[in-house]
Amino acid sequence: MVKPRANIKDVASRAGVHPSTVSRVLNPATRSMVSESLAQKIIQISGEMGYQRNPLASGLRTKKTYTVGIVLPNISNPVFPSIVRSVEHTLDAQGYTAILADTGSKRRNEKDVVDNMKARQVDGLLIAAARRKDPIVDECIDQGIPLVLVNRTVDKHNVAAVINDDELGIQLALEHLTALGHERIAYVGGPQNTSTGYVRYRTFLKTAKKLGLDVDRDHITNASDYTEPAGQAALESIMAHSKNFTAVLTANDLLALGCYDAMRARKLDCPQDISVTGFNDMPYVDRFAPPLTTLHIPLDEIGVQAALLLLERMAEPEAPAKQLRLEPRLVVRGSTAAPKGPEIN
Amino acid sequence: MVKPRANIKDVASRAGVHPSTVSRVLNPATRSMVSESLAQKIIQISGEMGYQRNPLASGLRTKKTYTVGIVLPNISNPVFPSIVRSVEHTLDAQGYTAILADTGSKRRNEKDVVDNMKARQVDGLLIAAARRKDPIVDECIDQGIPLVLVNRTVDKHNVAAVINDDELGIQLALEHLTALGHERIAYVGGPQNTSTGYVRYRTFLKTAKKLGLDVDRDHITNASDYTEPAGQAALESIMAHSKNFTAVLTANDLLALGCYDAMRARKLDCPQDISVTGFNDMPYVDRFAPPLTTLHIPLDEIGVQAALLLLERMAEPEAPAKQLRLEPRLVVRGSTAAPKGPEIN
DNA sequence: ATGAAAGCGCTAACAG
DNA sequence: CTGTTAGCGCTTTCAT
Repeated sequence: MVKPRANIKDVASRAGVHPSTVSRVLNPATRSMVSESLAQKIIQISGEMGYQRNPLASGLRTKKTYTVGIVLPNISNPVFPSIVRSVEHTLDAQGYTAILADTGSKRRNEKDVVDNMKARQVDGLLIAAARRKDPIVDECIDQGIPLVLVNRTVDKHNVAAVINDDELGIQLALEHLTALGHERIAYVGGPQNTSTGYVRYRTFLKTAKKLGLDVDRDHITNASDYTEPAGQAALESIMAHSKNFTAVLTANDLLALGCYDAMRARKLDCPQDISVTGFNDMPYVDRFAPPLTTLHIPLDEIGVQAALLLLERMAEPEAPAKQLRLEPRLVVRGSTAAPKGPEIN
Repeated sequence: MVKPRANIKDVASRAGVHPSTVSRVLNPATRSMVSESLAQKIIQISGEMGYQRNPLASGLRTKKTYTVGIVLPNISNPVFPSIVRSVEHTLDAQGYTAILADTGSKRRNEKDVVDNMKARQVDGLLIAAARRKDPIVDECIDQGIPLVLVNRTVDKHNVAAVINDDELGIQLALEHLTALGHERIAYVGGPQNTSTGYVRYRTFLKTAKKLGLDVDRDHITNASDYTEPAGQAALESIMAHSKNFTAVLTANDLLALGCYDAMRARKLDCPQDISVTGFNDMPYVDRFAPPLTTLHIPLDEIGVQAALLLLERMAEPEAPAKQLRLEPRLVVRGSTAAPKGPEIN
């Protein structure tokens, strides 16, 4: 059987003091209330006994659990592990432990998951799965639970979040393609109920117009999910209508990989026949065939900043909500090239 | 501020009963002690009030937290997300929540992390970062904490674990290479303080001998880590001595990718100059240049089985420890080919 | 079948 | 400075 751990009473009786004295010593904030010599003795003894505070009991009493919940849509999406990792490390350094939940994109599940975390009295929540209109997010804010959104945000702007500058990213990608000489560019976007899907799509339209490209509606599809199959299906549906384009700008690396698949199925070469760009620069895309031209986002930095922001909000829940917008950087690799054909002399 | 949640007392007073009655109703095991009609009424009311049990309080009382700890060496290693995902889903279905810790391969940290989890009264532990001799594992077993090892095991065999049949895997890879005609095969292995690194290395030696290959010690290096840089360094150190081999068998996909890098630096082509095999079939290696020939392991299945095994052990901590060994499957892709040179006519 | 009372381990308010 | 007391929210004897 599990042998019971030493508790604060055990330490107290061994030290010949009252439990509350031990509690005071072991709590940095109240440590100074106890005489230095006694404190030393108690620390000594508690160390010898291998005492560790029971966070359940202390949390029950103080309403502070040093636990935060991380809600992900799908941890198998390679952008998330790095984020989780840096979040976890940053929080751990401040004594916080992370509860993880992968909602698997299932809306129903997501509500349960967050409810469970609330029941477990998390001190704060980090959500990477937000929709543009998100009742779950609203509820958290109503209830005053410290909350930080990662990667995606909501339409309401009073929520703390660490996101990418999606507009800049799409502009960079599109300018890159036009600089290469592309004029007919298809777009494979993401779900419009996510901020990333929406902003990237709007920005594509806006920037294309600004650059004087003719925007053919038949060359634009927003996928229902940020997955390879969805990306493949999206490009296939575009190609079913017309192949009169020389490049595909996508809203996400996984969508771009799906485009690779769609092209392979039609024996089209990337970038010879069609150039492709992604978004996220997820791990290993530089090793793909062809290496993917995409927008690099600082995954570790996103995680660190999100964790720091959450720590801030847990410390001052009433402070105005900050939004951090990190700049993506275009990384040109082998999936983009000048268009072939009549344009080239 | 955070508005306080309804507690069992609130529900009780609203229902005009004693809190213990509510507790009995809401607890499946004691539900039958309460009259059906009263039970219905209480369930109704607790639903209306959005009551959720406070797991801290109930855990404090019952010593059961419905929390399990997952300890990973590095969640950025692409084999882990799928495992974590399936573990998390399987546990969640039984009402368990996962605490996650990424130890970053730092030994010191690992002890702290597990201590923290114990302090948090986890009901069980899932460790994917075990060493062959692992004091942390020993301690958990001493203390009777339900424990399941994933992927790697310890030398002592009385520990529950879900691992791969590493011997079979290496045999399959080596047989594949010899069947292609390779006779001089280098080996880039993993850390010898892990079961995978050790078993794969021993199996390589044994199988090579059995197949009548001449095993040149200069063609064998065990990397210090399962990382790309370590793999690259390992192959470079081999090539510094001799290039008299036509294939490299590696113990891990990341090591294989490192070998790609080492070869690229020397302008060697894979598989034209040297064939390479990996181990794990981690996500996306089929898209690499060249697509990696490797051993597929059922990541989701590993996660599910590990979670089920842990649930079993938490239910019956004294039952003998089972070990599951799942079979890897060779997946032949573009990184292996027949050797060129004099052998070919 | 239900209520009363005690206590899990801890901390905070109050004494002294 | 240190001890006493009470109570966080829940479950579980023990009564009735």
